[in-house]
Amino acid sequence: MAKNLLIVESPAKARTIEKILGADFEVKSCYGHIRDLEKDDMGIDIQNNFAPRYKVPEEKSKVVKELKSLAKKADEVWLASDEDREGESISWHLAEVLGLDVKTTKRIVFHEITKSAIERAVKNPRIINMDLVNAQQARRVLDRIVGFELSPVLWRKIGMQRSLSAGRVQSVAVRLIVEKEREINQFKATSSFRVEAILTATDNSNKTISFKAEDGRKYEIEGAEKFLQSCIGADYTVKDIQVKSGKRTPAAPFTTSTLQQEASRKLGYSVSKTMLLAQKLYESGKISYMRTDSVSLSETALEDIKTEINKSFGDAYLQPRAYKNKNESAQEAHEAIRPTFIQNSTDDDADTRRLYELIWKRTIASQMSDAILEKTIAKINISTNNEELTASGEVMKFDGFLKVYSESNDDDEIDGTATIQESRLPNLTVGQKLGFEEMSAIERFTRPTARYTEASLVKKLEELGIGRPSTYAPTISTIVKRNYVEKREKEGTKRELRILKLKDESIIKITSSEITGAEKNKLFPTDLGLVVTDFLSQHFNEVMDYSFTANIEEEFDKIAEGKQQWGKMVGDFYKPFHEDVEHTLENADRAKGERELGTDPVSKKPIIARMGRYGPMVQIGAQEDEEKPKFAKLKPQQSIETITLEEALELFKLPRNIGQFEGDDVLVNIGRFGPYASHNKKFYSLNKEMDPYTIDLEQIAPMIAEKRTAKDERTLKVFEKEKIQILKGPYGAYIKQGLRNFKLTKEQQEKAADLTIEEVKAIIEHLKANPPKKTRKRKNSF
DNA sequence: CAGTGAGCGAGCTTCCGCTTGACTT
Repeated sequence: MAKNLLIVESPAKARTIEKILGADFEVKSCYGHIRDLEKDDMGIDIQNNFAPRYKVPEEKSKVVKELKSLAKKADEVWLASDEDREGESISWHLAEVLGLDVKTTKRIVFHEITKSAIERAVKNPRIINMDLVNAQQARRVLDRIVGFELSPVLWRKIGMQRSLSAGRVQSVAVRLIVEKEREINQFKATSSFRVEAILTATDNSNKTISFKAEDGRKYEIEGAEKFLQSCIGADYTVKDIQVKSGKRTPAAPFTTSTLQQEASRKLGYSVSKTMLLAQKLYESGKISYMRTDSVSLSETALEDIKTEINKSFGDAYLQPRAYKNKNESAQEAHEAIRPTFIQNSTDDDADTRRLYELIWKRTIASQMSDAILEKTIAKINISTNNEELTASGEVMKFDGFLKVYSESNDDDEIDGTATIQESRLPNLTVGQKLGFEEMSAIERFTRPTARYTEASLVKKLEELGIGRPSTYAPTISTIVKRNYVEKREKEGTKRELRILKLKDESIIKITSSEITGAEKNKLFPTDLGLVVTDFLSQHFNEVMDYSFTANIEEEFDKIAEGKQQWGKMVGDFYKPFHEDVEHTLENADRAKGERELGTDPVSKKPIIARMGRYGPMVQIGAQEDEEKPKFAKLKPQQSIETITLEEALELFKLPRNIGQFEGDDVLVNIGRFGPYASHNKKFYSLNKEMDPYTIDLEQIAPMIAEKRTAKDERTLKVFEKEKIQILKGPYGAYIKQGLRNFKLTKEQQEKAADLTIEEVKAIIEHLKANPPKKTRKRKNSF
C-alpha cells in the first residue's frame, strides 16, 4: 500500500504522474469539481453574507466515496489540482469533503507534466490559499445569482418556450451575434472604380511576360472614364524600382482558442469537433492538455523540438523563441497545446490525424526561423498624363518556418495549404519601355463586416475575457440549444458591376455580375435571440455590458490578493442588481419585438411583425378590432427585423386550394412541421424542393399517390374508435396512441398485425405501469 | 403530427467551470 495519496483533476494526468512518482505515491483523479451549489433556493443564504450551501452531486458520489476511503488509509494526502482559481477551489473542496486539515494539508502545483517539474513540486509543497478559494466562491456565487435571477424574469416576460436562460457569458455571446447582424443589416454598400493595367516586359531569355500594375486610386465612373481616356496611345516606362526586404514571424503555439480558430479555418471543423478530437489525442497520450490559455512550452519540449528541427530541416531553420501571453485574463495553469513527443506521428482516423498534424506543425514552426521576403515595387510612368502606375512583386528569399506552417486569416478560404502567395515581377530596369495589353477600371463594392463563425466568436469572447477554455464549446452549444442563435448558410444575391476597358485605343463598357453576401456555417441570431437580447440590454445594462466580466474580474483579483472580502464584493453587486430584477418583474411589459411593416392594401389595416406564442409571425389588424386579426408564421430564414411588407403579404397567400384530385380538394399550407398538402383528411409533407406558394396540382398529385401507398404499408392495424394504431417503424412494429408510442417485445412484434384491441390495451397499461428505463439526459458536452 | 396567436396560474425550466464516461433507439 502506497503511503501517499496524490489527487489531480484529470485521470490521464494521474496515470502519467503515477509513473513518474513511483511506488510511494498512489495518484488518483477527482474528475474536476466534486461539489457545487445546491439548486434549491439558489444554494445561497443571501441574508447570511451569501453563505454557499454545497453538496456532492449524484454523479460525483462514486468518485468521492473512493477518494474518502483511500484518504483514510493513506499516511498523507497531497492535493495537486491545477494552479488557478478553480483548481485552488477544487483542492479546498477536497480537503473539506475528505476531512483534511485545510491549514496543514500539502498543496502542490506544476504547470507541465514532466519528471523535473513534478519532483520539484513535491519538494516544495504549500498549503491551500484561502484568498484564491474565496475569489472562486465569489465567481461561482455571482454567476449563480445572475443566472438564477435573470432566467425566471425571461420565463415571465418572454415566455415563448420553456427553458429560456440568461447568464453572464451566454447572454453577452448572443448579444455579440445580434449586434453583428444589425450592423450588417444596416450596411449600405458603396462602389468605386479601381484601375489596373496589364503590361508586358521581355525577360533575359527573350520571353514576353505580362504583369499587373495599379494606380491605387478610387474613382467615380466619370473620373475612371476620363483617366482611361487620358491613357489612350500612351507609352509606359519604368521610372523607379525599389527593393525592400521583409520578414514573417511564426505564430505562438496553440491555446484552446487559437486551436479552435485554426482548425475551423484550415480543416473546417466545428469548435466541438476540434475539442472532441483533441480530447482523444490527449487521452491517448499524444498531446498535452487541450484546455489551456497558455502559450508557453516546457523546457523538455523545447529541447525535443530543437532536436527535431535540426534533424529534419537543419540548423538554419532553428530559432528558439519564448512566447508571452497577451491576454490579461489568462491563468496559465497548463502548457500550450503541443505533441507530447515531437517525434511521434499518429495512426488515428483521418480527422484526428489532421488535427494532430496541425498541432505538430504549429508547435515546430513556433521555434523556427523567420521567413525572409523580398518585395519589389516598380513605379511606371504614363507618357500622356502626370499619373503613374505601381507594380509590385513579392519573392521568398528564405522560407524559414513557412516550410511547415503558416497561419490562416479569417478571410481565407478553407484549404489547409501552408504557403504564401508569391507574385513575381519580370526583371525590370529603370527607363525600360513596357508593352501594353489592356487597362480596366473595375467597379468594386465595399463589404460589410463578417458574421461570426463559431471560432471567430470564441476569439472575440477571449479578447473580452469572457468564458474559459473549458467553456467555449459548451457556451456555443447552449445558445444554439436555447434557440437564440443558429448556425446556417445564406444564399448570396447577384449584383451587377461595371467595367470600363481600354484596349486597342478604344474604351468599351462591359457589365459583369458577382454573387454577394453568400455565407456558410455562420452564426445568425434568431428572432427569439433578438427579443431576449433587447429585453436584457434594456433592463440589465450592467450585466450585458461587454466589460462587465473584465470589471468583476478586477474585483476577484482583489479578493485573491486578500484586499477585499468576497461576501462584500458580491453584496455590492447584488443589491442594485436584485432591485433591477424586482423592478423589471413588476413594471416591464411582455417583450414581443413588435415592428410595423406598413398597411395592407386590401383592408387598409396596419401589418405588424412580432413574436407570437409559437414563434415569429406577421399580423394584419389589431386585437381590439371588431374583426379578428389575420396571422401568418414567418418562414425559417425570415426575421422580424428584416421582413418587408411585400414578403409579409406573400405569407398570407396560404392556405391555398390548388384544385381537386380524385374528387377531393388539395390544400397547401405550412404547419407546425413545415409545408404540407392535405387531401382526403390526410396530410403529406412537401418535399424540400416544393414551394408551397407556387406548386400546382400536377406536381403534387403523384407525390400524394406515392406517399399514400407508403403510409398504407407502414400501417399494420388501426383501431379507429380508440384512436390507436399499430405501425411499422425502423425498429420494428410499435403501438401508437395519440402522441405516445409504445414499444413491443420481440414476440409481440411477430404477431403485431393480429393483436386484438384488448391485447393492445393490456400492453399499454403494462408499459404505463412499468415504463422502460429512460436514457439519461445528455449534458452540455460537445 | 399538420390549431393556435390570450389568459387562467398547476408545475416545469435556469447559471459558469472543472472533468469524463455509459447510454440504446
